[in-house]
Amino acid sequence: MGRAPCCDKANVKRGPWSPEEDAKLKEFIGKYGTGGNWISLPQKADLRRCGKSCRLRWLNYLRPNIKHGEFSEEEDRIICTLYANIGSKWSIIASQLPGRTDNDIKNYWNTKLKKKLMGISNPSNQRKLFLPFQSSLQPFQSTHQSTMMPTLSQLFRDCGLFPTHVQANKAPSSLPSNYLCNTTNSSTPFINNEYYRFEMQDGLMNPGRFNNMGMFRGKNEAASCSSSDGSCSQMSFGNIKEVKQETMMSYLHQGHPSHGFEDEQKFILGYGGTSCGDIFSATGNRENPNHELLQGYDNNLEEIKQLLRISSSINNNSGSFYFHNDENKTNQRTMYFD
DNA sequence: AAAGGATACAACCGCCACTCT
DNA sequence: GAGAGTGGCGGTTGTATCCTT
Repeated sequence: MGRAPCCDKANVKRGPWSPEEDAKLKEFIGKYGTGGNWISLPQKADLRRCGKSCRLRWLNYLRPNIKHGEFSEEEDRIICTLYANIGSKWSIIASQLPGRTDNDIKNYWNTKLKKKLMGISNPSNQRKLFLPFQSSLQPFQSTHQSTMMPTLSQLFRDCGLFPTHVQANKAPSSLPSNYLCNTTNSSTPFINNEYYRFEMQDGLMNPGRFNNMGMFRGKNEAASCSSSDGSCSQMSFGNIKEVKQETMMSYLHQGHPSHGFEDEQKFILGYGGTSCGDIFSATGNRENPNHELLQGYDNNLEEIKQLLRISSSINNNSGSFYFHNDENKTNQRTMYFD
C-alpha cells in the first residue's frame, strides 16, 4: 500500500495559475507567511490548490527578488562549472545564482545550455565552444618531453576515467560494431585483438549514469570526422567504448591514415596518439616512447578537465572532442564538443 | 494562411530525508 | 524505534508560443 497523497487530487485545481490565484497566494503569504506548513496553507488562503503546488508557485515565481529572463555569460559559466563538478544538483547550483531558482536553471540547462554546448561541437559548422583554447600553447614536440607536464592518463584519471584491460575473447558480445575498427592492417606491432574499456569511477560524476564512460580513437572514426583541411582530429569518449589496440597503435606508428603523420604530429595527432598510448601505458602495453605529454596544455589543465566532465555529462551515448588547429596561427587551438 | 514541428517553461509526480509524535 | 506527515529535490510532462514549410 502506497502512502496517502498529500492532498485530495480530485478537489484541487491543476494547471497554470491564474492572476487571481497568484494574488491570493501573494497576499496571504505577505500577511501571514507560510506558517511553516504548506499543506494547510491552501485552505487558509482560500485556494483550491495542492500545498505543494502553492509552495512551488511561490518559490519559483511569486517570491520577491526572482530574476527572470536571459542568463548572462557569467551565469552560464557558473552553471557549467558547477554542473561539471557536482552534476544536476540544481538547488545547490541555484544557491550560487541569486534570484535564480533551481527549476529555472534546470529548464535552462535542459533546453538551451546543454544544446549550446553540444551544438558548437559540430566541426562542420565551425562554431566555437564557449571557451576557445587560445593561449601561449607550444606546438606538440614529442622529442622534448617535460616531466612537469601531466600525462593524459593522469588527466583522465583526475576526471574519473580509468582503464581496465579486457581481452578480446572476453569482450562483451553486446559491443557495438560501429565502435570497432575493422582494419586488417597487420603491420602495426600491436595486433593482439585486445580491447580496452575506460570506465567512470563511481562518485566523481553522477554515479550510475556515467558508469560506463570510456574513450576510443580509431582510424575509421577519426577519418570520418576530420575536417576537410585535415587540421582537425578527434578524441572521443562515451558510454560504450572499446578500443582496439591495433587502431591506437597505428596512430602512434603511422599517423593519421588519411592525412599523414608528419603534417599533424606536432599539433593534433601527437596529442591524440599521446592520449591513446599513454592510457595504454597504464596497462603496461605502451611501446611508443614519444607520447607521454600534454605538452603546452598545462595552463589550461583545469579547463580541459572541466570540458571533459561537461562533455561526459551531456553525452549519454557518445562524446567527442575536436582539437582544431589553425594553421595560420600556430599557437591557437580550439576545442570543439560533440 | 495554415499545419506541423520545435522550443521554452511552468507545473506536476514520485521519491527520499527529516521531524514529530 | 516505528510510522505518519511534510518539505525538498530532480526528473518528467503538458502546453503555450514560436518557427518553418
